[in-house]
Amino acid sequence: MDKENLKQAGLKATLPRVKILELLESSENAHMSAEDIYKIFMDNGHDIALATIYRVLTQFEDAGIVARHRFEDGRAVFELNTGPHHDHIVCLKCGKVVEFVDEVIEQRQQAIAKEKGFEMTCHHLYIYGICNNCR
Amino acid sequence: MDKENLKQAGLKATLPRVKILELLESSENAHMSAEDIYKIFMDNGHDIALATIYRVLTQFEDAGIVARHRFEDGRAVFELNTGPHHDHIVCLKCGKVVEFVDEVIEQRQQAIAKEKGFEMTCHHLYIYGICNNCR
DNA sequence: ACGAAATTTGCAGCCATTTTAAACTTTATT
DNA sequence: AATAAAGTTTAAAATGGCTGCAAATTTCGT
Repeated sequence: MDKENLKQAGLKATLPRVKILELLESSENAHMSAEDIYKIFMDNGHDIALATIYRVLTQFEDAGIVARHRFEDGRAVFELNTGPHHDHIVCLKCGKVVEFVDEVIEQRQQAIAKEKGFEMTCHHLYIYGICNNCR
Repeated sequence: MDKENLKQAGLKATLPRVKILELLESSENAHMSAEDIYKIFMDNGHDIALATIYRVLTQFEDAGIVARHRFEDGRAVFELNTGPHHDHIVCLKCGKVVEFVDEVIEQRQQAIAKEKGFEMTCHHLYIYGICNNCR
């Protein structure tokens, strides 16, 4: 149950937090911006302030519940952190996003970071292209 | 000479454009935001409007002279387009940027795109971590 | 050097996001 | 169930990065 998940993350189970979590969970492969979420709530008659959505999403990110991505135009997009890390391949025409993980790449990244004297915290890999629908 | 490079790109050799190009060429760690460039000019007594810097950088990007990167904080950073493609490893403490290319990763990306039905246009890989100076 | 065409400027405006201080919920405690 | 303390939400204003605009200026072919 969502309320429990929130408490476990050290967050009070408030209405906005529960609603946002529910929405993210109900939309499977959802990469949504704060604005997207706001609009959906508006359309459904839920009155939740945009500022709240931003703050809650940041809290969720800190708690590891969601991941924040930044696409080329600078907009931030959020996604539920289900399962382990993965990367993204994005269609430049229609915006379709497909996720993937590649162990070879993962390992090479670790090796490169070490080689350059860095302790790797995280990484983002975006492949951009044209999907077979748009071609 | 810079003026020639600009003309070749279909851009008039105006003072702001020449100055910005010179700065990018002369600076060691050439990953600069528009704001960075603006401040450097201010300190050196060159009066170039911030709006101009943004516009010129975008023109340079369109002309293939510079590459635009977007780091985690949402800031856009520009770099002279010398040589072939490469990826970036960024220190989360001091902002230091190291470039690298890894053939294994390059090839895996191509393979993954194909596998998912995409025709790959480009990609961005950013590794984030803490560099050995900051540790 | 001249004038058309392109460019820069200063400023207002825009968008996504964050901050603020006051009003309101949640939760632990009675 | 009522209470109070702590944590949250809210609306509105502020911020930061960036873009659009009209007027002033600069570039460049002649």
